Amino acid sequence: MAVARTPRHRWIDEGSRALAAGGPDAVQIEPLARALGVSKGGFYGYFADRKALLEEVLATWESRSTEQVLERVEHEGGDPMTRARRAAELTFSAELLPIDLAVRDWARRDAGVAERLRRVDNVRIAYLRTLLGGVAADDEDLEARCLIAFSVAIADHLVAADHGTRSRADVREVIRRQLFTATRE
Amino acid sequence: MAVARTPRHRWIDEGSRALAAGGPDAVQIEPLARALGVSKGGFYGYFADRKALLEEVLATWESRSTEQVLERVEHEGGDPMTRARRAAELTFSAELLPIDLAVRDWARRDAGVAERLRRVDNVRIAYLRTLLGGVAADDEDLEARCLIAFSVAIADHLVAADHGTRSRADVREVIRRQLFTATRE
DNA sequence: TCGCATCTGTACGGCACCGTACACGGGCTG
DNA sequence: CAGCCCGTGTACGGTGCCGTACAGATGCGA
Repeated sequence: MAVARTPRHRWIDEGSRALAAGGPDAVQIEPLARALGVSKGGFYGYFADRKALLEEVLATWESRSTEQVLERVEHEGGDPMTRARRAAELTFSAELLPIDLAVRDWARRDAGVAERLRRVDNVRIAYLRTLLGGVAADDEDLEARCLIAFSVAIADHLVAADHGTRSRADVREVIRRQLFTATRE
Repeated sequence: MAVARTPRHRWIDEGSRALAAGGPDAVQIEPLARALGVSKGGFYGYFADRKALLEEVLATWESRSTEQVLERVEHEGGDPMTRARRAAELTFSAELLPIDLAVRDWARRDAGVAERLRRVDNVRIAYLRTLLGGVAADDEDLEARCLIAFSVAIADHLVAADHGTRSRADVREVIRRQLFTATRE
């Protein structure tokens, strides 16, 4: 048996990088092969075609950004605010965030991807609910806080506005405190 | 002088549609020409190349989603909450929203686009500040409300989660009321 | 009506990618 | 050590787009 210099997962990793950098259209076999220092010869042994690779890239992202994050956060423990911050850090890490954003854009034009994203976001929001359940006034308020928290986390990397003398991180910190403060009005 | 069956602006309109639907990579001359029922012959009379068209598509979007929106909202008048809702409706209309989202994704990998988006977002946030200035407790609170409002508006179309029995619109309405309620804690 | 500017269709060379076919070669197994 | 197996390199046909060149059509002004 010949040694696999370029096993399956290397194609998936490189594919993830390409997806993050340029969207699904940028996940192309020949450029990937060049990036791996290999010809595309071996690719079609692992994957039926380009679509099959994208499918696996998505599946890998889904697993990494739900199960693996929750597992780690719960293992580390801490109070709700700490755990929320940690979950956000892991979910939107330098590595995973660009994939997340690329998937979100992709989901706008592919129903299958949209469905997968819905699954992922529901897992995340469900976890957020358990963290924010203690401070919300009622069910309605809880839902509002969850949506705000999630929206700000996502949009943070998509909105380009300035905030006068304040940094974006400052404003985010103000919001975080408000979200974790018990009664609100 | 021969009559222009396919003047400049038709290429820009169709280009905008393509950008909205598939990102900048999907703005391709030959498919655009087919969509217009024309060959690409005339295109290069108006534009130097593909890049030039994209540039004009962007410029058109910038104008439509800032000046033209503000002009109209201010002309219609109403209290701050009404005007905020109207501005959001116009800015994120069925026609402009997908372009906006496509531009946001594009901005992640193109510095020039990012710069333009920053200009646009700053105009929008500046207007939001004037609308929310009356209800915010202080400067810090105002900035937080603006970022929340803007983030929720953007992320609304990117986040795929459900909210139990409530609809997304219900949750958004709760948030809107909170944002426009004077003191907060 | 004629000439002309201008828009449009057609054709071309170049390029990059997809997916397939097949030969090569290095380890593993017997 | 011989044979086999599987990952890899190479080459090929097909497709679709870019940008250029040029010829033809079309409607206006002289």
